[in-house]
Amino acid sequence: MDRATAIFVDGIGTAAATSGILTQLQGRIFALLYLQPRALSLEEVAAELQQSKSNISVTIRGLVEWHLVRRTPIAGSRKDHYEAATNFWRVMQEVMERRFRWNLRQALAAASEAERALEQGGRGSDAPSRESAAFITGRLMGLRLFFTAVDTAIGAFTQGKAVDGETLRNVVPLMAPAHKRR
Amino acid sequence: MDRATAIFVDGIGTAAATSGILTQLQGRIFALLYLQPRALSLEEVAAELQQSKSNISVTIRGLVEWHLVRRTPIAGSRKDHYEAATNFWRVMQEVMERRFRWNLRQALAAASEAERALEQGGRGSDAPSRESAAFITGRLMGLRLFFTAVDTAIGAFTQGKAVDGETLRNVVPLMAPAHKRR
DNA sequence: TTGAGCGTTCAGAATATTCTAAACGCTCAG
DNA sequence: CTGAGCGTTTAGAATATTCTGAACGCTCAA
Repeated sequence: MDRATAIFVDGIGTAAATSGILTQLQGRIFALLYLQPRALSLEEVAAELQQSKSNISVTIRGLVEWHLVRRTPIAGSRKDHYEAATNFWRVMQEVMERRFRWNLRQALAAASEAERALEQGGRGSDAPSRESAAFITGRLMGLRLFFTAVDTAIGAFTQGKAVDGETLRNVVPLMAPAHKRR
Repeated sequence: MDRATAIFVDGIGTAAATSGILTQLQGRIFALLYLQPRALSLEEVAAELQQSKSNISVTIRGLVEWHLVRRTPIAGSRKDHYEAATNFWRVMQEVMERRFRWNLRQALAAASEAERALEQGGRGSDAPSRESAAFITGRLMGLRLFFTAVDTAIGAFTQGKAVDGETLRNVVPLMAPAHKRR
């Protein structure tokens, strides 16, 4: 691998490692493929990155799932070949939907479950007072309000629509209890 | 801790673990504080979550840095007390600036460094042919084009301005070599 | 029908991360 | 001063993640 590619592979690997989306190795694989004019076999990728084939096999699967890498059939070869995808917008959509929104919904689900436990579970020995319960309900409401707004915003964005920060910022005051709002 | 809180703490902890931003424990700490009407001491947090004080001490620092938790002085106590912040918009800004944009710039820097290596390092034994160099330059350009657009978009968004997906989507075709564009 | 050439699975080794408890240093009441 | 009561640092234990190489199963040319 030439020096420029090596630098790019290292740099993207480092960036990927702290991205929360890809692992360092996934970043390195993508970077390598991205600078290649042709698809590379699993074996070639493993050799270039000095990793075992099994590791590349498993790791590259994630890249295919994010639509960052495509498996392309090469005439006259039984080996799997991979090439980088270049539609970064598609990748971004995928990340927003499958990671961010999914994550938001996990949080929303947690809030809903807690709310339910609060309503029905009034009888436990550790049950919160009526006052505490009201406070907790308020907080859960607030979280739901904001997270739902973000979920909606991401949905609009991935559809290509416009989204603005101001709207989200304006949700924040609504999260406060009515008597504290001004 | 009451059952509703326990459920919320677990749920948010699980969500946080896959967020790429917070660790599971950070999620749990935040969730606990978020449902409390008063600030808790380090010791109380550690006790509720069954963790050592040192671990909470270190972990909660990250939450304070993301502006998810505030350290609040409690009159008549020498202990540090913490309470959840509720300005999620502020947190989002922080994450977008300090994580996403910073990450994008790492990638942009990698592209620039590679480009530089390509320009000056034409003499190495492993140097790419003129043809390969042109291909690589094109790819690096493409990546820079998209990532710069995303960086700009995030910048606008955190300023409260509107941002739309369509604009980013339209960057993608520009990434292709001119002769392939239609 | 066989076996060479593949990718995948899997058990365990290597490595990185998270967590604890002891040691430390600071602050402030006595 | 001095020491009790804090939070922080740190060395190493506990745990989780990443990686390897051997074993496996599939496919297809011979």
